[in-house]
Amino acid sequence: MITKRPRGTNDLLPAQTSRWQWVEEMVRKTSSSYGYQEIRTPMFEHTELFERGIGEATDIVEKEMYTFSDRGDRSITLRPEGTAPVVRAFLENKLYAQPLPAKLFYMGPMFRYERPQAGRYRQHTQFGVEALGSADPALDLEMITLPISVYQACGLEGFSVNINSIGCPQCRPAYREVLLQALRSVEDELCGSCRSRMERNPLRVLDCKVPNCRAATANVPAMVESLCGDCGDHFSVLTTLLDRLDIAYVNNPRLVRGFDYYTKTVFELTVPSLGAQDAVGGGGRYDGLVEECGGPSLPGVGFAVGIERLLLALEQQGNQDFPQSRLDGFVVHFGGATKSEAVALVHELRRSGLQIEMDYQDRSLKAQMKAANRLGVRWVAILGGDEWERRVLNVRWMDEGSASEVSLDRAAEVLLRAKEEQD
RNA sequence: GUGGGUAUAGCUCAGUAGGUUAGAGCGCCAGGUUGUGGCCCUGGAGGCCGCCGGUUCAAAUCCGGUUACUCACCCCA
Repeated sequence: MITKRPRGTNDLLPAQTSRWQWVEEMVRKTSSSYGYQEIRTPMFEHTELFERGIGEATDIVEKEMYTFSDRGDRSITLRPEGTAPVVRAFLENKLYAQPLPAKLFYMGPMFRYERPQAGRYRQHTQFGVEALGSADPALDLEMITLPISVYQACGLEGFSVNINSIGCPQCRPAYREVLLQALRSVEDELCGSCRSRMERNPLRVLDCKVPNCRAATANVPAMVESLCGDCGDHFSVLTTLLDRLDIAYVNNPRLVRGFDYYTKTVFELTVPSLGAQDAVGGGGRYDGLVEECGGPSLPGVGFAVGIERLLLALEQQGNQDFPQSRLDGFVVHFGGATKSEAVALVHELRRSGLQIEMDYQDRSLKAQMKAANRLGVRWVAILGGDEWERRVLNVRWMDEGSASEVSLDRAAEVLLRAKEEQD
């Protein structure tokens, strides 16, 4: 059906776009105050970038990508996430030759072929930040404090911060063995999917939500206890910094993220009241990704925030902080001769900087007044034959219910001043 | 991909012992006031009862299938 949007997509109607624009403004302001600059990459990339970058064995690559062949027989994929494309652009444009770290942010649609549910869509919008070329834990810290600053700028309440470290290629294999051994001893208490996960990616068993699995794995050793010296130091510097800034967080040894490229720090920001899909932001460090993508051996760290989920949480909390735009005035005419005069007046008022609306259907005075009332204008200027002859406007101030006459020649000036006085 | 719920007017929803022209509130349009909004009153427009098939003299209502929406699983923003 041509009047039906594809599953998992959304139309943003005028009633919602002012809130969106306001959130986008908070995102841009906050990002630049942290020294990040916007980068815009294509909405599609060569499929290989995501296969290599995110990892062949991840859910995204295995079953969630919008992949198709273009007319030149190239395999193309609508981007399912933002980090790999940013890394690609960083390498292609040789940004590593400029002062490091490169501090970049992006905002735009991402695509994943999933069954939609509350807070999950096939096209959704992510705001993300990447810092490339430095291993400093102070940047890991920024990846947590920056989204928090965005939330606070938007007035979001009730979110919590979970952090963990999943080590690096030096220490993770050893932990994997330790974990696997511990899991084997409780294997028959685990659910079916956990048993199959054990061999492929035992870390995933840790974030299974099945109560029995959680109970069975309650006492398995945590990754943080097996970190190598470098990873351990990195993590403790980060937690020290978080404490120093009085950022409340939860050490969550079960936090494991679904992308292969993460190393060391991983974190998630959640709003529990959102329901099943409660992560409004998440990210981590990816010290091997740049090299994996064919670039120099440079570390990186980043995060992404789901704008739809943020908006969902704000609406749920009844947040009305965004500016509601209000039309200044409505020009009423009586059709016939006054119509063209009204059109000219509307044009002049708009050019003077006022937001003006009028009737386009030659409706009755009453209907026009009603329409103006619904639009919520400050005033209605009536231009009938009577007024036109006397070169005046009959201005009705809608909030007060009062009326006054304004000379037609000075209308723009007077109405503009009235607006400035009210603001 | 799997499971549950739902599908009647623009919106929110009534409407099953199957039975004339399928209803309400809100919204929209018009009139009540041939030049003054909100409140009130009156009238009007607007429905393939998701779609296909079956049962029946008769289906919005019962049965089967299908599609869409929705919530959840998996996983993620």
